Amino acid sequence: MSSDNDALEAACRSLEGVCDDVEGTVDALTEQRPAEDRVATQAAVFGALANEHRVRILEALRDGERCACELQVVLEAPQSTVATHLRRLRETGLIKGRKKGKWTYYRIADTAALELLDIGAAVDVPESD
Amino acid sequence: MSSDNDALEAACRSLEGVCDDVEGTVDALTEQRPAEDRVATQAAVFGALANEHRVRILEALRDGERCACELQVVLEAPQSTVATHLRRLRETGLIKGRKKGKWTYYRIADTAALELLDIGAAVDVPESD
DNA sequence: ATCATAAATCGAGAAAATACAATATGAGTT
DNA sequence: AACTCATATTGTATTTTCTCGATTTATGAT
Repeated sequence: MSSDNDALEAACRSLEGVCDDVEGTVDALTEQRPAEDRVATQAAVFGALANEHRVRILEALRDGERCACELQVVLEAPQSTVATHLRRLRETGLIKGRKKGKWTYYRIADTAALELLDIGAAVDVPESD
Repeated sequence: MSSDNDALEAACRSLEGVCDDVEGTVDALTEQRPAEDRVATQAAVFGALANEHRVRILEALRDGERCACELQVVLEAPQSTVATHLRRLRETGLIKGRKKGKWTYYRIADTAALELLDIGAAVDVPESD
């Protein structure tokens, strides 16, 4: 009830200088607020993609399935590290594993992953200065 | 040169059980490896999206610009917290700020951000069990 | 059953991201 | 000038993620 609300009240006060109908604006902002689970899903998916190793895994799965040991070669990383990233992608529903004997073959589970990779790659990120 | 290479060699050895032409497979994997800067861009973009606050900010900017104080109302978070997230999105090139007097109005800089949000929201993330 | 191998999981230290109070900056106002 | 207000930045405590050796599990071979 203290600083958190103080900050919100201050923000609402400054709204007065921005729009004539503060209440209306707040209502509009509140109305178009996305559903909780939508935002949670989005953050989870992007979190799964927010790592170079995991991006490389998905890119390697573009044209078909690969077994875990192949992905280990792609990443040039220790086995447990690769397995950890594979799990994260699996748990987010972006890839699927198929067990065949001693080997596990992974493939893209949702082609949305590849769309995301392409769109994300096309963003013009300003160089850090 | 020790454990890192040991792990890689082990992975390559296990490849022998997967394909007949190990060298060829490794070459193929190496060739289709995406460029460094592509992966870096992708990870940076998805990192910027990998946060519920930042997702909410972008969703709020869908139908036009909003000033920082409006976004503060949307997030129900302290001013410095909101400013920090705005900076991250700005530095990644996803939003742009326009200063007008005391206020700063933010807008989507790259509509790819909205595409990403929509595609990401449609992914079926299995519930954590 | 024993052994070898591929992959998953565990656990702990290191690194990165986040929250947010405090402070600084910069523009308008008096 | 001094003051007020909106926003940006800084500093630091906290939380989350990442890494990877060690261990376990699962499968096939001898």
